[in-house]
Amino acid sequence: MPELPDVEVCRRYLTATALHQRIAHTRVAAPALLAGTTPQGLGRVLKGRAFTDTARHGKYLFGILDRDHCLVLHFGMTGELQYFRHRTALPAHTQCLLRFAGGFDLAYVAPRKLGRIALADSPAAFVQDQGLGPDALTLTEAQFAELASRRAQIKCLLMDQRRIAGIGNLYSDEILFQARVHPRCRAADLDAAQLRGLHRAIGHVLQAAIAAHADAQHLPGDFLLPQRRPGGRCPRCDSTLQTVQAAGRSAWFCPRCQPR
DNA sequence: AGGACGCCCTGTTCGC
DNA sequence: TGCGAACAGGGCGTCC
Repeated sequence: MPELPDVEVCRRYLTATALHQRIAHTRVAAPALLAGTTPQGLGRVLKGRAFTDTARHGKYLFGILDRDHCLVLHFGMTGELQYFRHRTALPAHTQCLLRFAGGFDLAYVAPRKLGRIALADSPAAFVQDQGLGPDALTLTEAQFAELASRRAQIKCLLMDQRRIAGIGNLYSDEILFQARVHPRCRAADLDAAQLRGLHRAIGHVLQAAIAAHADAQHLPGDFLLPQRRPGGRCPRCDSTLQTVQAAGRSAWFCPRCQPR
């Protein structure tokens, strides 16, 4: 579930808590989550250093150590960071723990172990290496129009991290709802007004979600997400929401506001 | 190229 | 009541 807004909230949390603190120890409970490194390798790079800055690209969070080293965190669909001190028991499903010299702990918590922990030279190097598309919040209208010349279903395109980084299943539904576009429309079939609307919806939806601290309860009243469940109603026309499969995921939409 | 599918993983929910 | 199946979904790999 962590998509761009959730990861941005997480980045701000990391900035507010762990910046400039020397890392004294690292512990990895789930080595399978490490990509391209080992518990020992992670320790070698992190120990004695401190996060000097943070960054985010799409759904990836970076803890920057210095010019040539950064920690890369991905949260899969259930993951978060928890910062605390002197807790008798670690949070359940703590997969990786950083202990700072000051005595505070930072826990990477991921119940479903679908996340990923890696090391990279820099955020830019990682993005390049992974072939990630531009971050959804910096995507220009021209870039989006270029992408949308494809035949792919629009929902699949929005979620394709190699094209646009940061949008997942939930927020793609919201973006399509706000732009009044059916999830299975072919991107290439959309007209200029629809493309413009979609591009604006990407920015509007993601910014609103960040402002709401990625909490569905605090989203604007005309958002679909709080209603995204069986029996949910369209916040605009009160129609019962429907689902359809796209990219192997369930897309929720309003059959009246988002005609095919 | 695009899409369908399976896999990873586990907490929750549903059906028998 | 209790158990197992199905489901949720981000990302990756495979196949058509």
